[in-house]
Amino acid sequence: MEHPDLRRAGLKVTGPRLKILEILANEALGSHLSAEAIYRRLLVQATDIGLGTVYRVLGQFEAAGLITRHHFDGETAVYELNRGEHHDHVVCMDCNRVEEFTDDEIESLQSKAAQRLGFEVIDHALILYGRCRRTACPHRLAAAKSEP
Amino acid sequence: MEHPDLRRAGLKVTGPRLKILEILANEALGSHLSAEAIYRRLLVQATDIGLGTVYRVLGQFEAAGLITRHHFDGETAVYELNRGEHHDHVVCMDCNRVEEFTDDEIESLQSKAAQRLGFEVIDHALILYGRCRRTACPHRLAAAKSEP
DNA sequence: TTTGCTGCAAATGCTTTGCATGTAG
DNA sequence: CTACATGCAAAGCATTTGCAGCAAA
Repeated sequence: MEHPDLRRAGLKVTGPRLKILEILANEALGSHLSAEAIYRRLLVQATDIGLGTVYRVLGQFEAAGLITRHHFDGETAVYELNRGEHHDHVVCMDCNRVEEFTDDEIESLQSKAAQRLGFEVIDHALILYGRCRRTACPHRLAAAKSEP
Repeated sequence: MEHPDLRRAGLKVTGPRLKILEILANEALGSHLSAEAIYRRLLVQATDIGLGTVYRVLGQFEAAGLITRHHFDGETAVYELNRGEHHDHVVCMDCNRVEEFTDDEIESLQSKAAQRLGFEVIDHALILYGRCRRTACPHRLAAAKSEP
């Protein structure tokens, strides 16, 4: 079995790494998993992988650039498979739904702003916190209840 | 003694609260303190305030909108007194220097991007990670050494 | 075989909390 | 006087690490 991603990263191809990679790959776009969440999915699959290993492997994947770690507001870290292009996030403060987006204009304005301050931008994190229009969103349910 | 900020927040005016507020107020603009850092400054002043209290008070201040908590990349939380207008941050990955900036154009593009996804933006966090041009920055020192 | 990987459990570091006591209003 | 604050120490969580055994190359 070939596994160029792991090989390229100088990591041995092992069961735990493949499983975790698979779990991340099977996630819907825009879905973000915590180490715990990944661990739970591994438990369901009746594997024998420890939480410590999950953290270790995620750390290696991140260092290898295979995945990205996010900290939405300083909550527990969540991870997402890198599928090419960079993107930013919008998080619903009521239902925790996360949407992704990109905006080239914002990106270029960011570089300019940094340049003005004498910085060269290497990376950035842009997270918008707000409320979504989804019908199932707690915020909308509450609003609906008060106006019958 | 008047203390409208605390009063308005429904908080009793007590020694610990005043001290902590004072420490935050005396910080230079763009300076960000962790709970530990605040606690250390309190120790120096020979006060008898516990670290637990520092966390509790900071939580109340944040809830009251007096201060803002940041998590640069998921590191330990740092706090900063709210002095009116919102701003974003640039962090040097080498020397940890933090600069603040605002960019109305970016702000408005953010709202538009969110709107496209059906979100109303309540708050946002924009942090640029990069390298600064400061002479004392480790990155520049290293660069200088390799090109004599 | 050799080097690197894993499970487990213990350790860490930040942050929160319970409780008895103290104090602002 | 009463409600809220505080100090202290213990508890909580997410994450990291040490180590002895296991497995990929």
